[in-house]
Amino acid sequence: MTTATRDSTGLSTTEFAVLGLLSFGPRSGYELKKAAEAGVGYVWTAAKSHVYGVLPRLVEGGFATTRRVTQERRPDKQVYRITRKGRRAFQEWLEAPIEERGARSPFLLKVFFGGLMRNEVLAAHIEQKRAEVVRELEEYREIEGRIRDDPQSYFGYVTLRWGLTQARAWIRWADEILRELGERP
Amino acid sequence: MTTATRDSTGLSTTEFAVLGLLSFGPRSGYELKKAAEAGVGYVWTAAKSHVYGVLPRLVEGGFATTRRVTQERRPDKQVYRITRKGRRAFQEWLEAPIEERGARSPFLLKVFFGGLMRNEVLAAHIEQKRAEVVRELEEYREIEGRIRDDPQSYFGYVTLRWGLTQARAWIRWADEILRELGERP
DNA sequence: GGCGGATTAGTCCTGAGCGGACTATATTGG
DNA sequence: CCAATATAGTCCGCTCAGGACTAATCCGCC
Repeated sequence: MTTATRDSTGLSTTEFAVLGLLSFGPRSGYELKKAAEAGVGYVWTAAKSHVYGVLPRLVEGGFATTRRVTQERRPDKQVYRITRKGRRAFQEWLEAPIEERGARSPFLLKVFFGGLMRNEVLAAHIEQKRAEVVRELEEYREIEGRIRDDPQSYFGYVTLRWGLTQARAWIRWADEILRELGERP
Repeated sequence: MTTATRDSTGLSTTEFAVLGLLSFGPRSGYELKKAAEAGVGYVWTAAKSHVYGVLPRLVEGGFATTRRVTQERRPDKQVYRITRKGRRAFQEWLEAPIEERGARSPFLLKVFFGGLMRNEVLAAHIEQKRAEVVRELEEYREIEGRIRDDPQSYFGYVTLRWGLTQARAWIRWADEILRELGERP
């Protein structure tokens, strides 16, 4: 079993995410960041500094090429294009078995230590979380309306439906626990 | 808005997780790691090297004290005890508003790029994931049987029920998508 | 009785990844 | 007209992950 973050090709998950976006066409670091925010960012996030750090490494490894594009009304930009080697590596990664990483939720961490805080504080945290999830759910439903019948977005829609299912599960859980906390002394 | 990882007291979430465990009694690095695996680790993980790195910093900041315990039949150990300042900081953190971090699921990342792989490969990934979640679900149900009527474990049980709800939602999602992929050309 | 593997306890190193500060110019909104 | 936002990117310091390594003792099994 290799690392959770590094593959046999020696690339990290973030590098593959970037390659995946580049497979739709050449992009600059800035454009990649924007594109991520609008789509894949819902399931894989990376800091701006991180994607800028990753790009030169992809070029070094022969997974992408780059050229400077001079612009007149905007700052110049460095545009990256995926290579055949890059596509091959991405393809292999897609088919490789998946290793998920451990859960890390500050929210659930606080719930776990719920016995060390007043009941009302915990309830407030859960209500807050519930409200956030409700907002998320609305956002997802809005996106759903826009992409549900667009065959181009089918796989985005599949991940979106994961979000919808999870959000509804969150709300059910929150309601159940809030009711229970309300009945407690 | 301060950092997502660092609080106003200057501590990271992992440091608070450690403080939380220390609030149940003095522990060595090794014991903390073990304790985490059996409980809080389901919602917050940290590498061994990380908890060993965090402990001296807690002492430096006055959140914990430490003393060497010499043992005869085992290697000596360094035991850490939470201080009043540590408890206060932990308490404050518990009550502070929560910032969740961005989602990072290699699995969903692959699903997002599902259009770039053969249908059967994607289906295999989802089946694999489903099987893992079913195993998790069984594990959770087993734990549930052990702690459901123990009032000491109430808040652990609350987080466990989150796991149960999410696992069931995962399975529903997987079944729905697998059916759909099966009907596709 | 002895061997191998797990357990106890910890150190150290490399690299991934995060968030924020900073620079600079150009466009847009009030 | 001025402030805010958008475009495009660099850099720093920190958190965090994983694996390699040491070293002794305990346990199971043949």
